Amino acid sequence: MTTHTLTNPKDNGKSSSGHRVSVLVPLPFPGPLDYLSHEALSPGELVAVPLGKREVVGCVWEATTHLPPDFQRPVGKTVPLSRLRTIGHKLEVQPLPPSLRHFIDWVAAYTLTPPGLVLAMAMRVHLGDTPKPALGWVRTQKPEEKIRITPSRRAVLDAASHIPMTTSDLAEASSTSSAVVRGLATAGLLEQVVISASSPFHPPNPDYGTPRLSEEQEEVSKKLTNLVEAHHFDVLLLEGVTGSGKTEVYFEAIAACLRQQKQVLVLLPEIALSTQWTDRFARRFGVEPAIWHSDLGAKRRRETWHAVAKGEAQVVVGARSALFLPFETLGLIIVDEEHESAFKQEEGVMYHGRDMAIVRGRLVNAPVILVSATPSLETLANVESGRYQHELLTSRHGGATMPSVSLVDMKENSPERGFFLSPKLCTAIDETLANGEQAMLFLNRRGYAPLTLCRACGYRAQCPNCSAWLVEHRARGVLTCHHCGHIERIPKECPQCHAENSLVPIGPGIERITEEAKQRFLDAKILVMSSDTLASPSATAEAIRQIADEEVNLIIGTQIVAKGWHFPKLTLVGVVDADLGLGGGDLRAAERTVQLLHQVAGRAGRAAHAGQVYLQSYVGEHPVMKALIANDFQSFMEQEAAQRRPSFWPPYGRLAALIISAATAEAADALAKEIALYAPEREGVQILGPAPAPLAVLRGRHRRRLLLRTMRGIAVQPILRDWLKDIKVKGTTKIEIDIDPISFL
DNA sequence: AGCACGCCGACT
DNA sequence: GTCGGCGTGCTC
Repeated sequence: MTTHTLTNPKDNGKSSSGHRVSVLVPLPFPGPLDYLSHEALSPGELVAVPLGKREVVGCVWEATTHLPPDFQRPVGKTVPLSRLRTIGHKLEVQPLPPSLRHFIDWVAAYTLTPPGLVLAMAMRVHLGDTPKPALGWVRTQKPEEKIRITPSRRAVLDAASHIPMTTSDLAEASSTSSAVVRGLATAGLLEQVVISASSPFHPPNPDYGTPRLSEEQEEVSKKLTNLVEAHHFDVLLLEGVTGSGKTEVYFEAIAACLRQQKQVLVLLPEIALSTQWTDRFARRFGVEPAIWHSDLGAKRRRETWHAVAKGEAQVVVGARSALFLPFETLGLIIVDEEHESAFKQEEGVMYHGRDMAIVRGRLVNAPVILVSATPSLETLANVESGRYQHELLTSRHGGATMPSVSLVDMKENSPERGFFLSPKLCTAIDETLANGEQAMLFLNRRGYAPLTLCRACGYRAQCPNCSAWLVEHRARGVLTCHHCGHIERIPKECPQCHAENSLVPIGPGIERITEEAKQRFLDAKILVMSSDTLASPSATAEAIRQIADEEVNLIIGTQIVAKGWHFPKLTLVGVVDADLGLGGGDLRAAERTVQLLHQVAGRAGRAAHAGQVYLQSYVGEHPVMKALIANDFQSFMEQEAAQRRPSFWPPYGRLAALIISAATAEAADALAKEIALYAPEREGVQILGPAPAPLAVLRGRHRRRLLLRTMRGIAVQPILRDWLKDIKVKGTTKIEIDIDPISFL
């Protein structure tokens, strides 16, 4: 029970009797606030409440008894009845469903974030009352003879019919003004009716496009269908090599879910780039799915939110934030490219979209399908322990074979001084282009050069706000910081020794590779794909079209090209610097590099022609290169597991990061030391640090880092809560907690 | 997150 | 003498 009837004789006239109601507001309070209400309110209802001088919208909340004991946060002191304020009005919108409220509590407790901030993600819509239904005019039965029919009136009556039209539409259709329409209404020839709110979300038809599945795909899709029809929580990993048609297979699970009249949520790591995905969806189901991501327009956002709440939007494809939509009857969650680190939110509420998708599935009792060609070690460990089911697609669709991957040893095959493409790779590109096929160069680094150095005095262009080099973007004539956005013109002389023409670019970025390619492949039609050149979805769609129509034959791209694109004429992929992701001491550096390069390699040879991949590397003996060349992902992951298991690195232990940031290095050090002083000492719990964070200065703030590592059975949340409860942070100094950190910045 | 209160520098 | 800088603290 959330509300208790009570009487309250001394209440300053605010209220004489009513219910105590808990309301969670989208602000960083430790828990819900109590209010008085004259009417009984049910959990989930959205209400406007007074807060200080203003009014905010919150959600009626219940006690969070459903959380595991480890997660329960200490309850604050109860405000005496006499000091409670009265709830404003109730909003005429769909209440937040119980499963969403439980999910919000769960995420808040797990990530150690105030629940109000998690609620804020679920309410990131302009939640006025439901929009008023539009009114339209229809012709009545009343005969025309009764009134004078002017030419304008004639035109309006001809335009009107039994289909309601709004005043402005009708006026426009008859080239008159709204006054004429109103005049006819007064005369009784038109009457106003509610225009049936036509939802922009048409129901997908599970039987629209008949899938042509191979025997293997058919078999696996049966398994997924069974999973959906079992109507209970379960997790299944759908693993399949790039080009094996995983999407088509899980579309059948979506179809099965639609036949059960339940909603489906599909999470993609980079929703903005998914026109190819929605096109495929439309070919299979006859309509576009509802789309959800952070830069959706306000109107569309609101429509979508309400359509999801009312169950009109049956399939939603979105970024991780779509997890917080108010699904009424969620029957299936799919996480495509589950290994992608883009699922991890790194600021605000720091949660992992894939992991929280599984929690969401458990709380609505719906199955979750994780999809990847290169599953994360976390997921593989869960498969191994039997917690997740596992289905495998082994062959490429349409008889295409996996590309052959070979190493270009850069020590033996070094490019000319100041260049980055080896003779071997250049020859391969020449041949490919001569054969009328497409080639791709991949380098995961934007800009012209990652470092600008003065040859005379050794000065290095550094960001004033971050401990990072400034990256030259020659096309724009600037040096910029990729961490904080700091930007300055490329100086004409060295800022330190004032020597002229002494600044030299060190290392390649994609712009520099493009310059080299233009010089080296004179007849190539080059297309550059990076977040700098593909700022909008339409620009991306245009680039994809140019590739499909073979208007270009040499694609040069960053990470963006690794997404699940289908380029049928692409037969050669050159990885300019395969070693790039391996530095930095990141726990998952090797795993991530294998996943990324495997994904990039998968772009080659998807149709009839076999693909070739060249990896330019200085460390050919590295397990990452060996795994890619042998196409032996499994033994690589086994090695990774063997490295992490003994010292309880994830997924064989739990990790939490404490990031201390302050205005000065001294303040950051002082707080870090203090925290370290109170560090818990317990069997199975280990503290690493404090150490300067890899980006010791970020956006002008000095950062220190501690890691908490525990054995798998020990939850980090109660330890952290206990550890930090007496530590006071003052001023602008901050402690941020990242549970299950992915990035080690 | 807002919004107020509060205590020190450059203006009428 | 006041306007206003943003540090600190509170909101059921």
